[in-house]
Amino acid sequence: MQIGQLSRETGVSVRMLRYYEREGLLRPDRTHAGYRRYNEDDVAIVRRIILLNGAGLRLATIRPLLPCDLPPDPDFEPCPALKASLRQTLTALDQQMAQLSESRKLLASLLHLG
Amino acid sequence: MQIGQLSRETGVSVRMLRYYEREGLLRPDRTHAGYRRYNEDDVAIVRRIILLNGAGLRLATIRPLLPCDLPPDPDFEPCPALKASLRQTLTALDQQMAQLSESRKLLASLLHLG
DNA sequence: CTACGCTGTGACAGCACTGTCAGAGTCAAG
DNA sequence: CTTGACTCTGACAGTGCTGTCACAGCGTAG
Repeated sequence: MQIGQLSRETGVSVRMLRYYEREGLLRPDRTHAGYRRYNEDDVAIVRRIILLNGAGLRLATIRPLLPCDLPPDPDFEPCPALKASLRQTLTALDQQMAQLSESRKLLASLLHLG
Repeated sequence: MQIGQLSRETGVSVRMLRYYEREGLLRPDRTHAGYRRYNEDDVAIVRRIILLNGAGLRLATIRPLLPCDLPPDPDFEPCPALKASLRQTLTALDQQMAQLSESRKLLASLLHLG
Protein backbone atom coordinates (compact mmCIF):
# COMPACT_ATOMS: atom_id res chain seq x y z
CA MET A 1 0.00 0.00 0.00
CA GLN A 2 1.15 3.55 -0.40
CA ILE A 3 1.59 6.23 2.16
CA GLY A 4 -1.87 7.75 1.96
CA GLN A 5 -3.56 4.48 2.72
CA LEU A 6 -1.22 3.72 5.60
CA SER A 7 -2.03 7.16 6.92
CA ARG A 8 -5.75 6.50 6.73
CA GLU A 9 -5.41 3.07 8.33
CA THR A 10 -3.36 4.28 11.25
CA GLY A 11 -4.51 7.84 11.68
CA VAL A 12 -0.93 9.04 11.47
CA SER A 13 -0.37 11.95 9.11
CA VAL A 14 1.58 11.44 5.92
CA ARG A 15 3.99 14.02 7.24
CA MET A 16 4.68 11.95 10.34
CA LEU A 17 5.00 8.68 8.44
CA ARG A 18 7.79 10.26 6.41
CA TYR A 19 9.28 11.57 9.62
CA TYR A 20 9.22 8.09 11.15
CA GLU A 21 11.19 6.88 8.16
CA ARG A 22 13.69 9.70 8.49
CA GLU A 23 14.15 8.68 12.11
CA GLY A 24 14.75 5.08 11.11
CA LEU A 25 11.50 3.60 12.43
CA LEU A 26 10.19 2.54 9.05
CA ARG A 27 12.00 1.30 5.96
CA PRO A 28 9.43 0.95 3.18
CA ASP A 29 10.37 -0.34 -0.24
CA ARG A 30 10.18 2.04 -3.15
CA THR A 31 8.56 1.67 -6.53
CA HIS A 32 10.56 2.49 -9.61
CA ALA A 33 9.08 5.95 -9.40
CA GLY A 34 10.18 6.43 -5.82
CA TYR A 35 6.80 5.87 -4.18
CA ARG A 36 6.96 4.25 -0.75
CA ARG A 37 5.35 0.82 -0.53
CA TYR A 38 4.20 -0.42 2.85
CA ASN A 39 2.95 -3.85 3.92
CA GLU A 40 0.91 -5.20 6.82
CA ASP A 41 3.96 -5.45 9.06
CA ASP A 42 4.37 -1.73 8.66
CA VAL A 43 0.83 -1.21 9.89
CA ALA A 44 1.71 -3.20 12.99
CA ILE A 45 4.90 -1.22 13.44
CA VAL A 46 3.07 2.08 13.19
CA ARG A 47 0.50 0.93 15.73
CA ARG A 48 3.32 0.01 18.04
CA ILE A 49 4.91 3.41 17.53
CA ILE A 50 1.61 5.08 18.35
CA LEU A 51 1.33 3.05 21.52
CA LEU A 52 4.84 3.66 22.76
CA ASN A 53 5.07 7.25 21.64
CA GLY A 54 1.70 8.00 23.17
CA ALA A 55 3.10 6.72 26.43
CA GLY A 56 5.76 9.37 26.26
CA LEU A 57 8.64 7.40 24.78
CA ARG A 58 10.51 9.38 22.20
CA LEU A 59 11.09 8.02 18.74
CA ALA A 60 14.78 7.47 19.34
CA THR A 61 13.88 5.31 22.31
CA ILE A 62 11.35 3.35 20.33
CA ARG A 63 13.57 2.73 17.34
CA PRO A 64 15.71 -0.06 18.79
CA LEU A 65 12.72 -2.06 19.93
CA LEU A 66 10.67 -2.05 16.81
CA PRO A 67 11.98 -5.08 14.96
CA CYS A 68 11.46 -7.06 18.17
CA ASP A 69 8.89 -9.75 18.64
CA LEU A 70 6.91 -9.10 15.53
CA PRO A 71 5.22 -12.16 13.98
CA PRO A 72 8.30 -13.38 12.11
CA ASP A 73 10.42 -13.36 15.25
CA PRO A 74 8.51 -14.32 18.40
CA ASP A 75 11.64 -15.54 20.16
CA PHE A 76 13.61 -12.43 19.54
CA GLU A 77 16.26 -11.99 22.17
CA PRO A 78 17.50 -8.40 22.57
CA CYS A 79 21.21 -7.96 23.04
CA PRO A 80 22.36 -7.26 26.60
CA ALA A 81 22.77 -3.53 26.04
CA LEU A 82 19.27 -3.26 24.65
CA LYS A 83 17.89 -5.33 27.49
CA ALA A 84 19.51 -3.00 29.99
CA SER A 85 18.04 -0.05 28.16
CA LEU A 86 14.65 -1.73 28.12
CA ARG A 87 14.80 -2.35 31.83
CA GLN A 88 15.65 1.30 32.33
CA THR A 89 12.74 2.33 30.14
CA LEU A 90 10.49 0.02 32.11
CA THR A 91 11.59 1.60 35.36
CA ALA A 92 10.99 5.07 33.94
CA LEU A 93 7.55 3.94 32.83
CA ASP A 94 6.76 2.70 36.32
CA GLN A 95 7.87 5.98 37.81
CA GLN A 96 5.78 7.87 35.32
CA MET A 97 2.76 5.75 36.14
CA ALA A 98 3.25 6.46 39.83
CA GLN A 99 3.53 10.16 39.09
CA LEU A 100 0.47 10.01 36.90
CA SER A 101 -1.39 8.31 39.69
CA GLU A 102 -0.35 11.04 42.12
CA SER A 103 -1.47 13.70 39.67
CA ARG A 104 -4.72 11.92 39.18
CA LYS A 105 -5.25 11.88 42.91
CA LEU A 106 -4.57 15.60 43.12
CA LEU A 107 -6.95 16.38 40.30
CA ALA A 108 -9.63 14.16 41.75
CA SER A 109 -9.31 15.90 45.09
CA LEU A 110 -9.74 19.24 43.37
CA LEU A 111 -12.98 17.87 41.98
CA HIS A 112 -14.00 16.51 45.38
CA LEU A 113 -14.22 13.06 43.90
CA GLY A 114 -12.38 11.37 46.73
CA MET B 1 14.08 33.27 49.86
CA GLN B 2 15.56 34.21 46.51
CA ILE B 3 15.53 32.33 43.28
CA GLY B 4 18.76 30.42 43.74
CA GLN B 5 17.60 28.86 46.97
CA LEU B 6 14.21 27.96 45.54
CA SER B 7 16.03 26.33 42.68
CA ARG B 8 18.17 24.28 45.05
CA GLU B 9 15.19 23.29 47.17
CA THR B 10 13.09 22.13 44.27
CA GLY B 11 15.67 21.02 41.77
CA VAL B 12 14.11 23.28 39.15
CA SER B 13 16.59 25.44 37.28
CA VAL B 14 16.62 29.19 37.79
CA ARG B 15 15.86 29.50 34.12
CA MET B 16 12.69 27.47 34.49
CA LEU B 17 11.54 29.27 37.64
CA ARG B 18 11.65 32.51 35.70
CA TYR B 19 9.83 30.79 32.86
CA TYR B 20 7.11 29.61 35.27
CA GLU B 21 6.63 33.20 36.29
CA ARG B 22 6.45 34.37 32.70
CA GLU B 23 3.74 31.76 32.13
CA GLY B 24 1.82 32.99 35.16
CA LEU B 25 2.43 30.02 37.46
CA LEU B 26 4.36 32.00 40.04
CA ARG B 27 4.02 35.58 41.22
CA PRO B 28 6.89 36.30 43.60
CA ASP B 29 7.26 39.65 45.32
CA ARG B 30 10.19 41.82 44.40
CA THR B 31 12.72 43.57 46.58
CA HIS B 32 13.41 47.23 45.97
CA ALA B 33 16.28 46.09 43.77
CA GLY B 34 14.06 43.88 41.68
CA TYR B 35 15.10 40.55 43.18
CA ARG B 36 12.36 37.93 43.32
CA ARG B 37 11.34 36.86 46.83
CA TYR B 38 9.69 33.48 47.29
CA ASN B 39 7.98 31.98 50.33
CA GLU B 40 7.09 28.48 51.46
CA ASP B 41 3.85 28.49 49.50
CA ASP B 42 5.92 28.96 46.38
CA VAL B 43 7.89 25.86 47.24
CA ALA B 44 4.63 23.93 47.45
CA ILE B 45 3.46 25.42 44.18
CA VAL B 46 6.66 24.44 42.41
CA ARG B 47 6.41 20.91 43.74
CA ARG B 48 2.89 20.75 42.42
CA ILE B 49 4.05 22.02 39.06
CA ILE B 50 6.74 19.35 38.97
CA LEU B 51 4.18 16.70 39.75
CA LEU B 52 1.61 17.77 37.20
CA ASN B 53 4.08 18.70 34.50
CA GLY B 54 5.95 15.46 34.99
CA ALA B 55 2.67 13.69 34.33
CA GLY B 56 2.51 15.35 30.96
CA LEU B 57 0.27 18.31 31.70
CA ARG B 58 1.47 21.46 30.02
CA LEU B 59 2.06 24.61 31.98
CA ALA B 60 -0.96 26.34 30.48
CA THR B 61 -3.10 23.47 31.73
CA ILE B 62 -1.58 23.60 35.17
CA ARG B 63 -1.89 27.36 35.60
CA PRO B 64 -5.60 27.52 36.40
CA LEU B 65 -5.37 24.86 39.09
CA LEU B 66 -2.45 26.15 41.05
CA PRO B 67 -4.11 28.50 43.51
CA CYS B 68 -6.53 25.68 44.30
CA ASP B 69 -6.69 23.83 47.54
CA LEU B 70 -3.46 25.15 48.96
CA PRO B 71 -3.38 25.53 52.76
CA PRO B 72 -5.15 28.86 52.84
CA ASP B 73 -8.07 27.60 50.83
CA PRO B 74 -8.98 23.98 51.49
CA ASP B 75 -12.57 24.47 50.41
CA PHE B 76 -11.76 26.01 47.11
CA GLU B 77 -14.53 25.43 44.64
CA PRO B 78 -13.50 25.69 40.99
CA CYS B 79 -15.88 27.48 38.68
CA PRO B 80 -17.97 25.25 36.41
CA ALA B 81 -15.79 25.85 33.36
CA LEU B 82 -12.69 24.90 35.29
CA LYS B 83 -14.40 21.85 36.71
CA ALA B 84 -15.31 20.72 33.22
CA SER B 85 -11.75 21.25 32.14
CA LEU B 86 -10.50 19.33 35.16
CA ARG B 87 -12.78 16.44 34.39
CA GLN B 88 -11.47 16.42 30.85
CA THR B 89 -7.90 16.44 32.12
CA LEU B 90 -8.74 13.61 34.45
CA THR B 91 -10.14 11.56 31.61
CA ALA B 92 -7.05 12.25 29.54
CA LEU B 93 -4.93 11.18 32.49
CA ASP B 94 -6.83 7.92 32.76
CA GLN B 95 -6.38 7.27 29.08
CA GLN B 96 -2.71 8.00 29.36
CA MET B 97 -2.38 5.62 32.29
CA ALA B 98 -4.10 2.89 30.31
CA GLN B 99 -1.77 3.52 27.41
CA LEU B 100 1.20 3.52 29.72
CA SER B 101 0.06 0.24 31.13
CA GLU B 102 -0.21 -1.23 27.62
CA SER B 103 3.26 0.01 26.79
CA ARG B 104 4.58 -1.42 29.99
CA LYS B 105 3.09 -4.77 29.09
CA LEU B 106 4.74 -4.64 25.67
CA LEU B 107 8.10 -3.76 27.12
CA ALA B 108 7.85 -6.43 29.77
CA SER B 109 7.03 -9.02 27.13
CA LEU B 110 10.11 -7.97 25.20
CA LEU B 111 12.10 -8.68 28.33
CA HIS B 112 10.31 -11.99 28.83
CA LEU B 113 9.14 -10.85 32.20
CA GLY B 114 5.58 -12.04 31.76
C1' DC C 1 -3.64 14.77 -24.36
C1' DT C 2 -5.76 16.77 -20.21
C1' DA C 3 -7.19 16.75 -15.65
C1' DC C 4 -7.03 15.39 -11.14
C1' DG C 5 -5.34 13.19 -7.17
C1' DC C 6 -1.55 11.13 -5.16
C1' DT C 7 3.31 11.21 -4.19
C1' DG C 8 8.13 13.08 -3.89
C1' DT C 9 11.49 16.55 -1.65
C1' DG C 10 12.87 20.58 0.73
C1' DA C 11 12.13 24.55 3.30
C1' DC C 12 9.95 27.39 6.60
C1' DA C 13 7.37 27.90 10.80
C1' DG C 14 5.42 26.95 15.11
C1' DC C 15 4.90 25.03 19.99
C1' DA C 16 6.59 23.88 24.61
C1' DC C 17 10.37 23.49 26.93
C1' DT C 18 15.32 24.20 28.14
C1' DG C 19 20.05 25.79 28.04
C1' DT C 20 23.52 29.39 27.56
C1' DC C 21 25.54 33.77 27.06
C1' DA C 22 26.17 38.75 27.40
C1' DG C 23 25.95 43.05 29.83
C1' DA C 24 24.58 45.24 33.95
C1' DG C 25 23.04 45.90 38.71
C1' DT C 26 23.07 44.19 43.91
C1' DC C 27 25.01 43.00 48.06
C1' DA C 28 27.59 40.99 51.76
C1' DA C 29 32.36 40.04 53.23
C1' DG C 30 37.10 41.26 53.48
C1' DC D 1 36.60 50.24 48.05
C1' DT D 2 37.14 45.76 45.83
C1' DT D 3 35.94 41.18 45.09
C1' DG D 4 32.95 37.45 44.14
C1' DA D 5 28.57 35.36 44.29
C1' DC D 6 24.03 36.26 43.09
C1' DT D 7 20.50 38.50 40.47
C1' DC D 8 18.26 41.03 36.53
C1' DT D 9 16.77 41.13 31.40
C1' DG D 10 16.93 39.93 26.68
C1' DA D 11 18.44 37.27 23.02
C1' DC D 12 19.86 33.25 20.57
C1' DA D 13 19.89 28.25 20.05
C1' DG D 14 18.44 23.59 20.16
C1' DT D 15 15.24 19.45 20.68
C1' DG D 16 11.25 16.77 19.40
C1' DC D 17 7.38 16.93 17.13
C1' DT D 18 4.04 18.77 13.75
C1' DG D 19 1.86 21.51 10.13
C1' DT D 20 2.00 23.88 5.75
C1' DC D 21 3.52 25.43 1.42
C1' DA D 22 5.84 25.34 -3.03
C1' DC D 23 7.27 22.96 -6.92
C1' DA D 24 7.70 18.76 -9.43
C1' DG D 25 6.85 13.97 -10.93
C1' DC D 26 3.48 9.90 -11.33
C1' DG D 27 -0.57 7.51 -12.89
C1' DT D 28 -5.17 6.67 -14.04
C1' DA D 29 -9.59 8.02 -16.07
C1' DG D 30 -11.97 10.52 -19.48
